[in-house]
Amino acid sequence: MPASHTALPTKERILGAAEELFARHGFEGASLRQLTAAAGVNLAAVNYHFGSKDRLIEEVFRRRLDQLSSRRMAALQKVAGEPDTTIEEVLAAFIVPALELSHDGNGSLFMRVLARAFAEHDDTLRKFLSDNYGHVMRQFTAEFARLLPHLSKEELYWRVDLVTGALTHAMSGFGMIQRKSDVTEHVHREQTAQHLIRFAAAGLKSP
Amino acid sequence: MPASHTALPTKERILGAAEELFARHGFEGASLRQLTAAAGVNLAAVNYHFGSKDRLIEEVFRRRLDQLSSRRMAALQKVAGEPDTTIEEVLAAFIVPALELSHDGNGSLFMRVLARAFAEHDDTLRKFLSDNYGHVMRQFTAEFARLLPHLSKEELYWRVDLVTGALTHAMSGFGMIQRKSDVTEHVHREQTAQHLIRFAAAGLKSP
DNA sequence: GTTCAAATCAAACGATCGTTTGAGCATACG
DNA sequence: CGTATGCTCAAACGATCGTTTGATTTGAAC
Repeated sequence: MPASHTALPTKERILGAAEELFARHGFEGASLRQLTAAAGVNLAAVNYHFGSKDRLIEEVFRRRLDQLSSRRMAALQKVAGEPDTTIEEVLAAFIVPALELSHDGNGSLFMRVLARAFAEHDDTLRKFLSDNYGHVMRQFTAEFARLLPHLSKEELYWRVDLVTGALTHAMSGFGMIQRKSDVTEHVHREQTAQHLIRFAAAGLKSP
Repeated sequence: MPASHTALPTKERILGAAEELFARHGFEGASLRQLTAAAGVNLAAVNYHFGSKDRLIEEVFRRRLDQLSSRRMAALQKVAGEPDTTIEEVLAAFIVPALELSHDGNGSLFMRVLARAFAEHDDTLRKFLSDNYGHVMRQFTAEFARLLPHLSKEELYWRVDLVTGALTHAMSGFGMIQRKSDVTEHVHREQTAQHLIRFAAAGLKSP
C-alpha cells in the first residue's frame, strides 16, 4: 500500500518518471536505475508492479493513448459522415485533443515519446500501437477519403502519412515553443491549432 | 593495411554496418559487438579507427551529410535569387538530392538514422548537426522568405519546420514503399519527388 | 494482539556494455 | 636480413544493464 505522506502511489510515480526519461533518453537509453531514482522508489518496484521494462513502456503509452484516442474518436464522430463536414473540422478532431494533452502536465513530454516510437522502427512496439490504436487512424483516413473522393487510394495514404509525420514532429517540439507573455495559454493553443490545421489542410487539398 | 581479399577496407565496413544497425536499433541500442560482428572486423577496430563510439556516430553522419548538403546547396544556388524562381524549384533542390541518396545503396537506411537524430533531442548530437550543417537550412529558409514575403518570420519558421518534419518522416520510410514492377526506378523516384513537392508547396503557400 | 497479504527494501545474479591492453601479424623501407 | 609501422586479434578491464531473491516492513482484518 502507498505510504500516506507521498502525493502519488508508487505506480503513478514510476509512470511519470518513465515518461520523462523515455522522452529525454529513449527507451534503451533510460535505465531502470535512473528511472526509479528519479521516481524515489526502489529499483525492484518496476518489476514488481509492471513485470518488466517492456511492459512498463507499454503502460506509458496506454495511460496517455487511451485518453487521447477516445477524445479523438469522440471529436471525429461529431463530424464524420455529415454532408457539410470540412477537412479543417476533421483535422481539428485529430489535432486539438493532442494539443490539450501537450498542455496538460507532462503531456508534452509524452508527445516526444510518441515521436520516438515513430522514429524507432521497432516491430514489437509498432505492432502494439497498431493493434491497440490502429482503428483511430483508419477511421480518420476513411473520413478523409470521403471528403477527398478525387484522390486515389495511394495518393490519399501518401498525404495522410505526410500529415501525421508533420504533426507528430511539430507536437514533439511544443515544449520548446515559448508562449508570448501577452497571450493566454488558451489563446496560444488556439493559434497553434490554426497553424497546424491550415498547413495540413492545404497539403491534403492540393490538386 | 586492408587484406586484399576483402572488398572494402575496415573503416568502410564499420561505417556501413554502423549505418544499418543505428537505423534498426538506435545509437544506444546498437552495441559495438553486434556492429563489429556484422562488419566482420575485430571489436577493438572501432576504437582504433574512430577513437570512440560517439566519434563513429559523427562519422556516420559526416559521410552522408557532406555529400547531401553540398548537392542541396549546389541545386539551390541554381535558382536562389532569380526573379522567376518558384517554391517548387526550391523544394526540389531540397528533396531530390535526398531521394537520390535514398536510392543509392544503403542510403535509405541513413534517412532512418537521420529521422532518429530528429526524434532524439540529444543536445550533443543537435549541436554537432547544427554546427556542421545548419547553414544549409538557413540558406533554404532565406530563399523561402524571399518567395513568401507576406509571411511573418514566426509563420515562416513554423511552416519550414512542418515541411522538414514531414519530409524527414516520409523519407525515413522509403525503404518500405514498394516500387511497382511496371515503373523504372527513375520514374518511381520522379513520382515520389512530385508527391512530396506538391504536398510541401501547398502547405508553404497556404494563405 | 495475531495473522496475513501487499509492498518495499538491500543485495546479488549473470549478461552485456564501451574501452583498453599487449602480444602477434603483415607489409614497406633501410 | 633487420626493423620500423600499420593493423588485427583475443582477452580482460570496470561499469552498468534488467531481473530475481529473500528478508523486512506495512496496514488492514479478525
